[in-house]
Amino acid sequence: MSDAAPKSGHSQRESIWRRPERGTRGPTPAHSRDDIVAAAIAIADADGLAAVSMRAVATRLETGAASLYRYLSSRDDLLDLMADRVAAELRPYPEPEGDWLDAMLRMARAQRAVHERHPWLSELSQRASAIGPEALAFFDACLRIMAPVPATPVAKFEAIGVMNGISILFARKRTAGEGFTFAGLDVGPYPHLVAALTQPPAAPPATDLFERAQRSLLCGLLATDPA
Amino acid sequence: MSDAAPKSGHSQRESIWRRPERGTRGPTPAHSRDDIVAAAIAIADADGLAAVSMRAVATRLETGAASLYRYLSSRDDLLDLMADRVAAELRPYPEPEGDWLDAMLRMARAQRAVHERHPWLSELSQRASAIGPEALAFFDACLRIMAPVPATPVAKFEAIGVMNGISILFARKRTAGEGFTFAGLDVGPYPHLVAALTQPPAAPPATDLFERAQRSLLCGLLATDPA
DNA sequence: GTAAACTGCAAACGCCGTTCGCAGTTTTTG
DNA sequence: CAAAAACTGCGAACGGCGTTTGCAGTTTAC
Repeated sequence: MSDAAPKSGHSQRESIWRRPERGTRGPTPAHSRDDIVAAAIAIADADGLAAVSMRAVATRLETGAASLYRYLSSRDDLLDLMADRVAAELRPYPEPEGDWLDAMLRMARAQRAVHERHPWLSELSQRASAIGPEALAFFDACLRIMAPVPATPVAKFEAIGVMNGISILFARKRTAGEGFTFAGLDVGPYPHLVAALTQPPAAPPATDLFERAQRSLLCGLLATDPA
Repeated sequence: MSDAAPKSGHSQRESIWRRPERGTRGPTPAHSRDDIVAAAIAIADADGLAAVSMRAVATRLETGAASLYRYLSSRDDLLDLMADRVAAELRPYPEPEGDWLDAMLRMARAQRAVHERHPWLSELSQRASAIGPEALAFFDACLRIMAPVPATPVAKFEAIGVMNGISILFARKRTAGEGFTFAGLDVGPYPHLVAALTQPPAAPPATDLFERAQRSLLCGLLATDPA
């Protein structure tokens, strides 16, 4: 019962980023949060997010699963840390020189690249979880770029959210290969579908489809229209 | 060992929609796929997708978990069936009368409504899984609407995918309440962030933000530009 | 020197998806 | 009609999961 309750009795669980990595007493730990998060990311990159079990991470670090709970308080914490760590790959942020739209497009490209490098990241994006320091820096960088845009902060946050969504959308299209199979289903009653499917696949579409989508959305969402 | 192996030794698992619901012999089953899927959807609507365990679904149907495997071959099958079943709520499809863009916007609105009714649906959208008959009908309806648009089938499929993504994005914003908390993080070094956060929340943005986003994206993606 | 705070970790708990085996039911076959 | 085949319902069990507990050993604080 030595290390049971924290002093301040906040009912809501203390955010992982607030808690110190370790105290001042006791033997020096064999691992660190960073080690653990790096191991978890390596597993996720290789075998997907489902393969990131506490036991698997512990095994990769040659320790026991229970030991991880000396560094993290839950698997959700680990996922939060993973998301925040790969968010650091967005750095260095584009400088807001010249057109803000160009800078935001560079940011969007970087986002898509991160999502293509770590396909599991999009699965994390849809859990409502605590926001980390890297996400904080990312938001600030976006707001800095959009500083010259005459729109409300709310609109800018929404624009960031939509940009993120579009980046995920396009990243998934590339990683997942978009391979739906209409396997074994009767497409007979759907004439438009069979017409589209029998058409030759044609050349890949314009390369800047991603840029065009981002551009039109960002401009559209941030346009100041008379209410 | 009576009901072990199917006759045709396909290595890839037979799609759930191909398999007949039941054979001709034996007692009449106490349930049906539809019962099970309805129960699962009710649980997901109430308590989220994570609460949809085989045991929970079985309990709701007052039976044992193992009994469900007489109707489904896995939980993934159940999830596929759930997704396809709520996709039926998109009906009746908008008629392609008048402007194709208006019809697609009606479709997008219907999608967003479905995602708001069933917030768990977006979690299913990102698993690469077998496509069902309702999804088939949905694709056909979209292609029918976009028939007058001079674009390649590939571009149209991508437009459908992006429309779907945007619908999810906006639906999530409404259901999740967008409540990130920057709780307990030091926002000191991020001046643009604090400036944006200290600003009064202001009025909710233009109501047709969703429509504008969809419109600009659909038009942008389907624009025939000289390659 | 002793107490407090810490680390590592095996064992266990309660969930989960899934499989097995068996008793009972209905249909087909001969 | 009887026997075989195909089916249903489902308790029990298997292995894996996240997490908790308890304890032996280690380091620091006083």
